[in-house]
Amino acid sequence: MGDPRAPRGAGVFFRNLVSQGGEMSKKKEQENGRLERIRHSAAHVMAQAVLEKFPGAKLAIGPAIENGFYYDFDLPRPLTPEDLEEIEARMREIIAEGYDFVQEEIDEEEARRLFADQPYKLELIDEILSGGMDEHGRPAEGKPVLSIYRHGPFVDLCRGPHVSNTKEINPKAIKLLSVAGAYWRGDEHRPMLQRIYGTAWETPKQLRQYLAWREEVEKRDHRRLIKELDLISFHEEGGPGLAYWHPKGGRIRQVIEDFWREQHRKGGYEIVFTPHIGRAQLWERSGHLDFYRESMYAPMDVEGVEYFIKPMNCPFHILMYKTRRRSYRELPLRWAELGTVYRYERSGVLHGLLRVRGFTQDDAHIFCTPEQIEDEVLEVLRFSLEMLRAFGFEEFQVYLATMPEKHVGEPERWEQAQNSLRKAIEAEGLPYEVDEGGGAFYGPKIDIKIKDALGRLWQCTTIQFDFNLPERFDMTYVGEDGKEHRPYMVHRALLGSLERFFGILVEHYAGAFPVWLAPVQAVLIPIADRHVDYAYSVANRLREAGLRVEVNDSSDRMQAKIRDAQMEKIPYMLIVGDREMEAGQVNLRRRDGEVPGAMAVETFIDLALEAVREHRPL
RNA sequence: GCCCACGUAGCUCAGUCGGUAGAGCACACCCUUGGUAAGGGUGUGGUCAUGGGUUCAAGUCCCAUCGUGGGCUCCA
Repeated sequence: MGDPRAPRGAGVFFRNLVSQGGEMSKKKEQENGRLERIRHSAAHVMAQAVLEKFPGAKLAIGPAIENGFYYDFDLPRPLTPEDLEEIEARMREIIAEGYDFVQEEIDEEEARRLFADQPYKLELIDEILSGGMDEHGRPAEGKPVLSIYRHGPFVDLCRGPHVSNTKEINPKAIKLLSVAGAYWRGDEHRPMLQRIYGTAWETPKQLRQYLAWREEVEKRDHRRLIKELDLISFHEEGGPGLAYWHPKGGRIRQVIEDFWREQHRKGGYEIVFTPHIGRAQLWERSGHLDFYRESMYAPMDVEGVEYFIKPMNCPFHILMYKTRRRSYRELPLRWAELGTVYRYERSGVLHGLLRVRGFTQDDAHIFCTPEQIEDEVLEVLRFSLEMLRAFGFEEFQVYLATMPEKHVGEPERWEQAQNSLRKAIEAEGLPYEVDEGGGAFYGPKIDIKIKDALGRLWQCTTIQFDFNLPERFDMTYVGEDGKEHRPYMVHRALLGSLERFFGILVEHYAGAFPVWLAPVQAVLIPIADRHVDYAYSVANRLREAGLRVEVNDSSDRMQAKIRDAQMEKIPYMLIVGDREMEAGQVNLRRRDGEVPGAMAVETFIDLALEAVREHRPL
């Protein structure tokens, strides 16, 4: 099945300033166009500054992007942070010099003369003239036009648009952020260029907000939090991209898995378990050795027979399907598995929990008849949303990907599958985009992205039809007519992978998990040693009520214990001293600083269990 | 995999010009027994990622490897 994990960087969107999560107003849209012009213009100004500093610099491309801009350069030496400061300072001067941006359309000869010492520009000119690509490598429309923009001494091959004068760029609302390597044309066989990223806004306040947002992103970085909160570790000695779940991370995972299993039971799924390795011939038949081998680990030899570690669970589920003749009467079959798979990822792409080499998919396969498709798809979509909402995600963006040119399976089946997907999305009233021809070759799919607390989008859920595997494995069921038919097969993962979803959860909650997920839900804080026994007796009652509890019986002062609990982001702190012991109470302080105060132990238990039941933060 | 940067105590980091390793937190022990975000003292803890090289001398300079980070790329 498809990779349920989002492409790198898909989560990084800064929406709070521009759209506030709502629909974009006309005014905002105009502002957006203006921002884009500012950013694109800032890229040109930066290129001028770089060219002045490195007269031999070769320019590649420099577009506006979300939140800013970049420009790629071929330079004689690597850039340093000091270079960036210098370039940024020079940019401010250029802006102050107040150059007009002037567009010109020029002919080929002039273009070639103008950019004679700019090989990348010449290559772009070739491409534009051949009608293939525009300057961003996208297919161009209409007849090729060579357009340049000048401002002051600087000229660039560019379609625009730009602001009319450099002074429209607010010098206090720009900042250069980083240098990174980037291949020319994104092609690893072509030269590696240096890319400077910058950000640009209309006002200094917007810039400050954006930088503050980036700081917040950094503060919530799951790679830091999983370490600080003692949840998960990675080990050089154990190999990169392989997560180790510590006891506290394990508790959360267990809650997630238990909840997941219970939901699936209620949703009419069966839970299955399959092996971690399978014979080469299985992967040959499934097609993985032909199409997915570069993501699979090298085979191991078992008594002269090749075995592979599974990168996916589907072939195993199909083998189970085929253990006997299936009747239409037993369909749909909904088989779910928390299946741990291993995929080779190039070392450079590994990223905390968001991109790993071994992970557990919350996978399921649905086998059904054509008549059942619509209901099944609708049900899967509902089920997905219910699951995601349970974890505190409220906003979704849905993508429907349809039949690509190269595909397997009859168009009628594709048609039916796509219609069922579309109907389901519409029935749920979700905003969605259609990616025409963007489906996998084996079937159309829906991807759902969730929006986190910082407005970033993450892809977790994927629901994919598969017209390929049922054919390859010759899967059938006996219909009402006594004849054999090909079942529909749907792959789906809701959370995607537990590792990745966990990473997203950590960032979404900034490590302060809602009570039902918190590894420690309450900590007893005895004020003095004479309260420790009482604290333990209360802790036992809480444990019996099903709560995850600890007692901080160290000789620290109460204040220090509270601080420790705050740092651990424990939802409830229960202080017990003379007064509480006397009255058989606990004195509640919540993680958010609220102090509801003294209450009977039973009262606290009720309160906590209610928060657990309702998945409340506190 | 590629470009660049980084790797010093469990964690966060300092370490000057190459001259024989330091802080805070954590941990252990002792004192302290307190009322809503850090009480005090003492102590343990380092093959400076690994392996080579240069040098009288390497945490420091050079090379390689491993890992991490920012990106690129790929993503059935």
